[in-house]
Amino acid sequence: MVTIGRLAAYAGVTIKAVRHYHKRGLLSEPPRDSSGYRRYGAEHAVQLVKIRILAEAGVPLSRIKELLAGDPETFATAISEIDAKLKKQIEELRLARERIAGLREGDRLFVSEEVADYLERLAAFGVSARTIQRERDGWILLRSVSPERAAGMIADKLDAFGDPEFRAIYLDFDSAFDWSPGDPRLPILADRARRWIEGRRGRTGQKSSSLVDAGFARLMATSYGVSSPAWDQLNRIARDMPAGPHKLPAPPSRSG
Amino acid sequence: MVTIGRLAAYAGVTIKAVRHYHKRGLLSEPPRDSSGYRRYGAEHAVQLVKIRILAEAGVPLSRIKELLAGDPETFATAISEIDAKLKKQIEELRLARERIAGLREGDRLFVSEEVADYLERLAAFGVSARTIQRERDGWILLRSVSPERAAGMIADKLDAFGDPEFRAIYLDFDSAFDWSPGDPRLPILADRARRWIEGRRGRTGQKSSSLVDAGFARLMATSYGVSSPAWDQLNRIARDMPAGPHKLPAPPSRSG
DNA sequence: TTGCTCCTCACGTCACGTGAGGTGGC
DNA sequence: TTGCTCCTCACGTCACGTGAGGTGGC
Repeated sequence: MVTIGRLAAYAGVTIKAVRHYHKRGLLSEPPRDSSGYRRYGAEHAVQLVKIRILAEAGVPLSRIKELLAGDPETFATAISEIDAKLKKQIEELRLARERIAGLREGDRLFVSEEVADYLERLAAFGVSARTIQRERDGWILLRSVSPERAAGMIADKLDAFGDPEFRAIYLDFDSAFDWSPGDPRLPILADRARRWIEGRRGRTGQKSSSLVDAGFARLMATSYGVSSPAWDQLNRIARDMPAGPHKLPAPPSRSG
Repeated sequence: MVTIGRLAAYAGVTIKAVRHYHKRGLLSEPPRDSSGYRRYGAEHAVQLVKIRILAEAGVPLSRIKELLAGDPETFATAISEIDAKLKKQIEELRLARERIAGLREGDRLFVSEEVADYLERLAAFGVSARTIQRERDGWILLRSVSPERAAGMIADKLDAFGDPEFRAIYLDFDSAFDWSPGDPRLPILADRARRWIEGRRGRTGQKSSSLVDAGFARLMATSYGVSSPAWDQLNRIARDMPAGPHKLPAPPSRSG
């Protein structure tokens, strides 16, 4: 006939936990001695160890109560289910470990594999850190709006990057961010981009690709709300060109 | 500039969780649109993914807040600690799986290895299920009172069981539970037990062993509060024997 | 007498979940 | 107009933990 402290120590739980199990009706109340202290027997110790094992396996106390009251067959079935859940949990924790390891590395976590590879290629080509950051943010936003469109667009983009002319234009757009809006190179760049887009349309037979629809610099500028006077000017030149692939959508508000 | 629903879906959390992170100061409040809706940018998506990864690794939100605000060095150190904790947790879940598997088997969970083996030997010797149950309960209680004494006593008991005479006496005690208190075999059994105990004392040179101190049937009877008229009579006979190893402690109350 | 164990409320904590009651865009 | 998404309180949940204020045995 042991006290609550000894019982708790034996089972490896706290005294508060034992009292909590009484309150919840999981563990039967033992008789009291003359001072009102609870006095436990071996049957309580057995029950408490069972409760602890199930509780540590993450079984809700309400479920434990049911299980202890139910028949052995139901109990055995439940044990299998609990085991399966534990297995799953272990798997999830393993994944959690991998992901927090990824937090060290950083950026690869927030974009798809393809986008991460793409951003690395941009860096290798000498694209500015500022533009790479903007690309990354754009892809993150785009994926949050539509993962499917993002997947399609990145495939398109990677394909275009196979073309040295596209790479050259891209690098010029990158530099153009800092140009003055009156820079004579702007109309030349705009025309070069237009010709490339038309040529690509002919080659791929596509009615419209994501690159043609909007132009990536534009997507970046409008979706993330960052632009420069020179880029704005580039957009204006594009808008004023003869009809064709240059029918850009109305610019979203720059408020965000 | 995406809504709370899109952001939550992208990061794989609930809308309620996002709002909770705002309230707790983990995630900065984005600007509102004209309807008062929150409008998020890529930086929020990045933050939210970080928060989710840390939260799923079991890091308290208050700690996550600290980490996101702190310097990268502290962050890297914390990541290592978190990883160590996860590793530990996985190990604990693996143990939990083993233990709930043990719940199927049953009794071995609640007593030590030695006691479990001992109880199996009792069954093999033909000891009644009733007495085995009582032994088990006694060992559980004893271990909850004093694990060291329980370990010493089981070693002593296993040693005694190596002696065929002890086994014979034990089996007689077992049967005696149902005898009438006036049964003529009782004094004979008491005397046989006395002689065995004295002989053992001579052989082992021990001043007093746990078996001599109390006698196991007595421990069972008094600690678990179960006895029979014949066992009570056996105790009375032992008490009336000449001084020596038979000085038994005063019987605890039978109230429990 | 001091220290330790026990007792019973009652409220706190942690990370959200669950409505209630309402508004705004398609 | 209906359905969907968003908004802000306020309270609930789960498994205890944390005192507060007190008693009882060595």
